Amino acid sequence: MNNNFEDADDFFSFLTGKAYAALGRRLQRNLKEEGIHITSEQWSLLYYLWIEEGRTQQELACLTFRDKPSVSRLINNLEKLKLVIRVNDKEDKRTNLIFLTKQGRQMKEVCLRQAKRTINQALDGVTREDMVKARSTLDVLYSNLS
Amino acid sequence: MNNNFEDADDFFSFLTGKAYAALGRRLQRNLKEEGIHITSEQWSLLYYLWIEEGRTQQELACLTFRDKPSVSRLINNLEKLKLVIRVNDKEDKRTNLIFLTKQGRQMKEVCLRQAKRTINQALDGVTREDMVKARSTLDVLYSNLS
DNA sequence: TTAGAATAATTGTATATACAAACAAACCAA
DNA sequence: TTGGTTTGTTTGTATATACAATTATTCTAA
Repeated sequence: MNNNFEDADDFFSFLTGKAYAALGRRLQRNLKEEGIHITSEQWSLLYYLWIEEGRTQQELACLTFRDKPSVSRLINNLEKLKLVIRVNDKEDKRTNLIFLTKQGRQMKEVCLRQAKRTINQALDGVTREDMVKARSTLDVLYSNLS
Repeated sequence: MNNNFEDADDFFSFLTGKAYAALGRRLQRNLKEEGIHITSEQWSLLYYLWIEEGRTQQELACLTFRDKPSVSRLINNLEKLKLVIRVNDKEDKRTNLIFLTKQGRQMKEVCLRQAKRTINQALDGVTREDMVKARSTLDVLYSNLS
């Protein structure tokens, strides 16, 4: 059931990633203002750990739609920053379970507040209804492609 | 005039960049199927050159919302691929004007067709009206942040 | 006319990412 | 039980990116 509409050209801006780049940079800037020096990519991985710790790298890759090497290296850097630790699973030694450190856990509140602020800045002037529509369209887009 | 809505949490998925990553990967895959081996980032820069050649790196940076070093290096790689050339501006020697090579120009049609296909795949099942709304919401988002 | 400011691009450095290949542990079927 | 397969992670390599600093050219104001 493809729309197959002819003027897809109008939507090429979706492909340029400008909106996403702008969001990521603003998030990083907002975090920096609060003295938090992490990238927006690190934020997005931490986000899922703030919801629930002890996930495998595999799960995190799936949740963030990154490949496994990318997640592995993101976690290397988050470990360097002392925000997470790898704990080798006793049950299955192939697996690492990723936990937040105390410091990583403490950042949660400020980081989520700044994320909320970023969204508010980005969607200033957009009606609640349009936000919900945009979100659901992006959800469909994502599920069509993944 | 900020909405300042409280449940911005619902929109954190905007921040993870998953939708954009999915789009970029699918575009790259669709191009590969046609024997075209460029990245989605290279596509987005070429896109503006297909519309009009002879732009400066500055202009391209602005159009693609990248910083100048990023564009400089993207163009390095596009030059290696023999898809574009830098022409030093006679009027202002600080400036490079970027032109497509014959090969770069020839790719236009196939690349735009695959971009259209990618959009169609991504937005399969989305009504025309919702697409237009999503696009305009993303436009507002971008203009709020840039 | 010339020194300082502004502008266009590049280089240095660090992070993020994909794809492919390698590795180690666990599973499973003959 | 053991050899082949699957699964979770890491390593190799190349591209993309941001931010800061640098270089080269042009502009501008005294």
